[in-house]
Amino acid sequence: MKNTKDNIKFSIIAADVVLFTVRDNTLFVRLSKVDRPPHFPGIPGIPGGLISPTETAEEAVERLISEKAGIDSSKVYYEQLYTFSGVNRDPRGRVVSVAYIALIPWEALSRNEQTDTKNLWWESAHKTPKLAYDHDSVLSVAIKRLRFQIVHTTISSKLVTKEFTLTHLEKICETILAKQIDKRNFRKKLLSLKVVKKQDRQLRGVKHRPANLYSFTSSKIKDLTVI
Amino acid sequence: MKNTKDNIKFSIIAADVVLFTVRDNTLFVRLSKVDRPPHFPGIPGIPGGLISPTETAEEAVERLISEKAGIDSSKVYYEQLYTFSGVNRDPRGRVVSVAYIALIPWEALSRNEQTDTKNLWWESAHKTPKLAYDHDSVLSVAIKRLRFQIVHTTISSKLVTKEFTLTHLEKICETILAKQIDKRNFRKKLLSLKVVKKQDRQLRGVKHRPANLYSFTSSKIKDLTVI
DNA sequence: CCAAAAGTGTTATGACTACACCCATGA
DNA sequence: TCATGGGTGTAGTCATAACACTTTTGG
Repeated sequence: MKNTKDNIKFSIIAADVVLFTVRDNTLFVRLSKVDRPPHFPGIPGIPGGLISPTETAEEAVERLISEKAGIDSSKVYYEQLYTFSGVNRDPRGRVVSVAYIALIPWEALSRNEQTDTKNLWWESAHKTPKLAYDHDSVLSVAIKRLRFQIVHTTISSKLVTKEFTLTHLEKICETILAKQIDKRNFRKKLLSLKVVKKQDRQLRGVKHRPANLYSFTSSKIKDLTVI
Repeated sequence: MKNTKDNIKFSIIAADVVLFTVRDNTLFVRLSKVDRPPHFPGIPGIPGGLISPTETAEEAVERLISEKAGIDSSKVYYEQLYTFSGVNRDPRGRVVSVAYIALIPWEALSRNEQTDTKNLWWESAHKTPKLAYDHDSVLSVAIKRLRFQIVHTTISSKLVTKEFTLTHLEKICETILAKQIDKRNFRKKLLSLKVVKKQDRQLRGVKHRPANLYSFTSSKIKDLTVI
């Protein structure tokens, strides 16, 4: 890794994971401290790491979600985003990175996973500091793709737990799209498309009318315009 | 490259180019003879090759379109498709491949480029023989993506030359989608979206009413449902 | 009874679909 | 004058967007 571009023989393949969650009407992204002087002294970045020759990119992503993002990967949904191959994206040498978008419901995170530490934390995705490598553009591409997917697929299902209220789901979509959605139209659409179905339970113990719980009818992500 | 998976240290990064064109109501894909015994004796595959450490994936694609597909890359549109990282996709060792979709209008091809040779030819994309590596699935993903893009973007602009008749454009879309499109609705939509505009010239010398020529209003690909 | 969020229906507008005939040209 | 593909309009249906009030609960 000390080689310069001119004498290295191979490119190195890495995977980067843009892991999102939504809480309090804010889209959060998982950051970790990169801290590699001289280029990135104490600079944060998206969790990532090399893909070993014996694992697929997907296997690497699962491993990295756990090893580098500190999150139980079995609860995380992920999909390939884009492969970044800028020659100088890593000043130490040539590293091509296959970036993934990953999603987890805030409610599915353990107490530890929710709690920020010095080296690993949740940052508001629109208030990130300057990130290491080309991670600013990776993040920006990821947010664009997430917005597209929220409108055109049922990917929002990966940001809620098994049962949820429609208001909660709506707030998540509004947060990601940064715009208000009409409550009645939102419900009508999801119900008429039969992507969610009403459950028998309500969310009680709130100091207002209890909301009915819903669940997605399928764990598969469907392509259709949902919003 | 003789190493087995167990003792290689690095993954190798390649780019594969799924280059499409449309002629005679048929979608064609550019194939080349791989011919690497013992695994692929005389087997065809999608043109591709290694990404050098000093070039981006996009630079590699431009080079490979010329070197491996035998087509003048300056006339080709391309965009990233997906990165394939199956551990055994190349039996000789670990090769991760960044696949690209590429498009060129048949009319933009030179005589040589249109003419098939023993090692490089245009094959009907739905009648390909068994391909080398995982290229069958690369091709299948590429066709799916192309169909999506034809419906949702102005990518069809990259399959026609500067001026074209609307019937010609319609046939191209019909070919890719494998379904008939209503002529009047197709025209209305493209004109009302202002993605194409009428030119002053007609296509004369045909033994029927001459068709007006149109051109796309922008060379940028726009996201919107066009069909 | 008050505060807070849940839940629900209608109407107007615009988009999409389906559909058939006349036109301009070359042979 | 015939064959060939070019070119055009309308009406019905469906999806979308805009909009406000009543309900249920806890405190």
